[in-house]
Amino acid sequence: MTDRERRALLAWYRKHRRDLPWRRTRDPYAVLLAEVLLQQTQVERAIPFYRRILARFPTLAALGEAPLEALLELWQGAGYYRRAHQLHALARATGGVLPKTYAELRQLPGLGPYTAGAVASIAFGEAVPAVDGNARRVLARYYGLAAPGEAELRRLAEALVDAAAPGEWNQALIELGATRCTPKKPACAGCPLGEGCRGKRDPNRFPLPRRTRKKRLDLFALVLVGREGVVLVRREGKRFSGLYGVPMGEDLGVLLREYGLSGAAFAGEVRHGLTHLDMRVRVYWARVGADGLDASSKPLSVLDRKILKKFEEAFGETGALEADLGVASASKHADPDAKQP
DNA sequence: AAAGCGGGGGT
DNA sequence: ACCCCAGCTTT
Repeated sequence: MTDRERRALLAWYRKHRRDLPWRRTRDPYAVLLAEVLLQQTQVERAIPFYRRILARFPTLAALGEAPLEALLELWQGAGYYRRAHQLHALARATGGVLPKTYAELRQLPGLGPYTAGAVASIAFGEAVPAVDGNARRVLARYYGLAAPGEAELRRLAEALVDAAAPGEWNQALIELGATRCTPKKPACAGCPLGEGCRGKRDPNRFPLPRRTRKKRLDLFALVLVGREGVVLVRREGKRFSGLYGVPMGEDLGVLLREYGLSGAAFAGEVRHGLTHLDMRVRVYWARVGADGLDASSKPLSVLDRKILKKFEEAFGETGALEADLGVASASKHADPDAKQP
């Protein structure tokens, strides 16, 4: 890439950059929060989470002093909940003060090559690259690389970083990928990198799509209706870790025995697609003697919200009592007429 | 190098 | 249905 092209891209960025909330601050904590939220999450989706979390926890120290569950409460629906665990651990490990170099940032939980580079360059002005999916695509196209490796991209990006404005440069590369050099139908006309781009004639070849295979997972969920709400368990392990949800498993018999039940009523089926998984959950419900919990007071995954909504629909159709089961806020209450098409 | 991890949007 | 998203961690 020529100096002239680099200057053109930087100038283009300064003129056309989107006005995003985290671009109005130089607070390293705010930059970090934004970058973590943006991991595999689209800008438009990250914005409301960014605002709410920053409003509730204005400083990293404040975040570290709060219980993890308070952060998870705000992280509900954002996905990749490990990010919340790691950010919370980071807040505690650093004592609320972020280190200022890429090498140190890279050691913190949840900060990989991209995020550490983004924070180091944007918040601290260190001349290190930050190659995300956008920058990867821009570089792959410009240099005509069908399947670039991480190391190769990093070498290229290191050589390009603008020493005087590393944060703006990294964001310029990203912004171009996000708004013009898009995966499909890139707007090559008027691209600041027009001349030397080798992918211009056939952008779809650079880079080649990454293959993903999806597995199907069949599960059973048990909505146990107690006196004051439904039985919720805290999910441990890898999936939805730290969030609450209804008992769920691959074997309905095992699930029923766990709660001493001989049977349960079928409420319906819920589908939940993840990147690597197609979940199909058959929802059953039963009354139990336990108290249960108010589902609106706990962080739940979107899957569990869907399950509770499905239960409500089935429960409503039985014409049973309208006692407050504590799941009311688990889904939007449709207006009564909505049921009759 | 590959798999696993959420959820939603675009085509 | 498939691909992608301002990726990271573990195997």
